[in-house]
Amino acid sequence: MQEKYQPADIELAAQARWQQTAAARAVEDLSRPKYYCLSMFPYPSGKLHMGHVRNYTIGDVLARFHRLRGYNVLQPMGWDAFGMPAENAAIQNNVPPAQWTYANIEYMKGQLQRLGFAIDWDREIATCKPDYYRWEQWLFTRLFEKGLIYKKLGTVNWDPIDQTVLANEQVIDGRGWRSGALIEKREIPMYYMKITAYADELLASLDDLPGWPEQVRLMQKNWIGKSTGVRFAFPYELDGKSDRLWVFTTRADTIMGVTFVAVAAEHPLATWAAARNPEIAAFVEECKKGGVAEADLATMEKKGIPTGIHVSHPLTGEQVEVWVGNYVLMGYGEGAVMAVPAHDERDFAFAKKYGLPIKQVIAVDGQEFSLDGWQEWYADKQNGVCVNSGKYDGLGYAAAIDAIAADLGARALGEKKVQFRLRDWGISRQRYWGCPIPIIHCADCGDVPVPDNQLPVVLPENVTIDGAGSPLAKMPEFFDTTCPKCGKPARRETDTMDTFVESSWYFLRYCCPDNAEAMVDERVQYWCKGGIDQYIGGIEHAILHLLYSRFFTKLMRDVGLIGDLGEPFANLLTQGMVVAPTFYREEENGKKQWINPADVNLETDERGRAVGATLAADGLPVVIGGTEKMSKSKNNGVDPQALIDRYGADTARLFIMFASPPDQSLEWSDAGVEGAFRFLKRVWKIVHDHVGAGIVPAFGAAQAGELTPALKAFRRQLHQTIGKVADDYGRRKQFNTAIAAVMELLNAYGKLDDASPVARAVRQEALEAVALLLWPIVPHIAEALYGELKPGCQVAAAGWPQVDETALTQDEIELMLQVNGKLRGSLRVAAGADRATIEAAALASEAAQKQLAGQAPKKLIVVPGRLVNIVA
RNA sequence: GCCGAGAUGGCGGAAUCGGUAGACGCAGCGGAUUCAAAAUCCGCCGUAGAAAUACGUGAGGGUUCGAGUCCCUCUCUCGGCACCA
Repeated sequence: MQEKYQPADIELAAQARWQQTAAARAVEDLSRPKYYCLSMFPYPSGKLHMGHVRNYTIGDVLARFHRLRGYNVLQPMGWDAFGMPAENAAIQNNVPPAQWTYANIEYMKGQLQRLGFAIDWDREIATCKPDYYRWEQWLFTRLFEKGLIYKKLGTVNWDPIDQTVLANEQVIDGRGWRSGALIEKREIPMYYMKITAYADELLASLDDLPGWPEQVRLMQKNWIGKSTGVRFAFPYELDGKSDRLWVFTTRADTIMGVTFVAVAAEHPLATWAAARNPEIAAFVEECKKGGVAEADLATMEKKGIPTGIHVSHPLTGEQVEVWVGNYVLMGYGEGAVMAVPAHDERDFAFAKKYGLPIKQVIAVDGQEFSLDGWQEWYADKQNGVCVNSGKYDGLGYAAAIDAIAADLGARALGEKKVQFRLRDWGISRQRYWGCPIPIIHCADCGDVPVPDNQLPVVLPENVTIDGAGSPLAKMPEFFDTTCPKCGKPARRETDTMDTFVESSWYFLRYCCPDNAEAMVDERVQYWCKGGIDQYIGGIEHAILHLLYSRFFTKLMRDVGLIGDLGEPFANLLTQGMVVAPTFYREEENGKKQWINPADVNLETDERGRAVGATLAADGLPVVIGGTEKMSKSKNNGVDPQALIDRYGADTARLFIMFASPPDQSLEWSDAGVEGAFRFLKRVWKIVHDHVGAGIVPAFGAAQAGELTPALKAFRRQLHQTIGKVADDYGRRKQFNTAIAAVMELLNAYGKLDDASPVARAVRQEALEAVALLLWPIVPHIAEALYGELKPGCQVAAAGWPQVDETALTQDEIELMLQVNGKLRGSLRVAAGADRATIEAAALASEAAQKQLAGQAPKKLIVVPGRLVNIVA
């Protein structure tokens, strides 16, 4: 055995061995339980970042652990290969997006292999390849025919200088990121997926996902936002014609307090008013400025203008003025809202700003409303009752709504309605690098889906991109076609699909990536039965990606593709971000120049506190910024490649798993990496020393009589550790504590001072177990060590070590002794001692005598196996 | 603005069901080894205090024999907000 731990040699040898033996190949096998371990596939951005390393290490640990536990494990990998960055890179470097993407995939695949992940590369998928996206197009045509995909107007960010649609990310402070132009909202026709048709099921089946974090289920529930309210109308007359202005509210109990109505700038009433009043027209124009992101709309200053149009209150007939409000969204609900300033915080602020009437119609404990400032109780549903509301006075929230809805119904002006916050999913993108939408526009036949025998609609890969609109719309060879129905000349759709579409079903395709005849086949039934066993990815995907994937699974189920599989992911682990300290220098113009942590020396005081930092290159001070998510903009990223090159994959994997639990953010620390490397060197040395003295058969039951108390205690710790690590890997998914437990075990091993044959056998037993316990996290070194301890034996064949129950028994246990809840000592009692014995021992103890000072205790609390508390 | 999380020594974190706060690691300090250094090994390491002890888990209140853990109020930080992926 090599004396020194040399990670590079061990790791490359292990990886070559795994490749030769196809160690990670997954084959359907009904004789064993399956374990489908899925990590979110990466966008091929160039090279792996620490977040990827973390994500895939977690997946690999779970995959390998289940492998040892006897499961038939599938761990696939692929590439979420369509998307905007490829187009940006194309503009910047003049490389076609396809070429850039494929080069990145090749490089990043090499990095994943160098990290030693047990991935079945035979199932690799890249979503930008026609053999993948053709099935997406095929499904699109089916859904289009079923009416689950339809066309309507949608609002986008329009850059008037570059003459192009921008993503929300490309709009910074209301301006285009490249042109600097003020962004406008523009309505264009787009295809939508009818996710709202599945809103109820998406909500209800959240309850069938006990393996998901509660916070994710809650976020999805709130996102879907099911509410029961009342949809009702304000009748009005305009240009001599009668019409109705519809609104929706969850607070119909406050309807008697309506003092105005607000409509969106795109609402027909706003358009009518704008055509007759230049001031209103100017305001409507102003509302079109700025982007469409909801966070911006929700935080901007609320503004409005009166239209002069009045509508009738549906119950009182009172005239109520219609305002145009910049905070009312045309795409949500009816594009109009009733305003009750007394009982809605936003309406309250708006009414005060414009001097509109405020009428109290709800009171809690008879309290009078005041105009000084908003009080929480003004909107209290639980305790409020109607006042100043005529026949509704005295009614509570639910009763008032029932009565009001009934009266509205009697006049045919409204009814109760279930409403969702969830909106249909707009999937059209005016971009090149995406899956072409398989529709042909015919002047006579309308929108015609591309027939199966003409699929896939292949995206041309050799294009030049100039940043002004999609190149597809400038390529007649792409869009000139004939109508599949009537044969006349027609135009092919040039929009592509949202890349969330590709990532909504890739996990099903992994089961059968080689099927050229169908989107999916029966192998999905094997691997996905009961749901994918574990899904791992960033918490930032808690809503959109995970909701769309759930939706797609239900869609595909209803198209008859995947049996009765309704939920794709049985268990979900959302990992935290990888963060690192930031450093910067302020330039003369006030701009911050960010400096990479690798180029900075930290100065600490005698206690280790950071007191300052200098740039290594010039020795001059730099400012210590906050700890933030690793990013290009803050230049605080640590390149995993440098880490692997220096310490090897095992150290990188170990540090990342040890530094924090997977669902919390992970703070990068170079010193911590050094510590992880030191631990592996120590393990290597311990095994080296043991093997050097001669390997022996592991401890067996026949030797039980020879155990000293120290060896007995050590074996107890060993078998406790085996149990704990299994629990941490399998149930808790808390890998940092599993590693800590193994560290503790090896600390105890180091304190064993015994060279007897039985001690050697116990050491052998412990080290064999340690190699297996560590294998999921650091597979390369673990296999090398196991091979030294048991020549000719394979970790994968060994399986997870057995807990020896007899090693766990104890004759005597220690209880803590509290007086008035404060720790005052401890008691040693026989393991099976009864309550009376424990109480007597507690009262007899020195600590108890001292604290009680002769007084009788008021109460004695005994928690079996844990403590005695004497209440004096 | 709305929805969801989080806050524990100098640092990352542990405490799994309300029961010994600070496991494990990093940094630091002291020692051994060394011509010396690196590496390695051993010891110390929340704050105050000589000690007994007191205080201590973002802030303020509460429940309990007992609270990092449960409840209420607040502060700050982070994730998401439908075209970043």
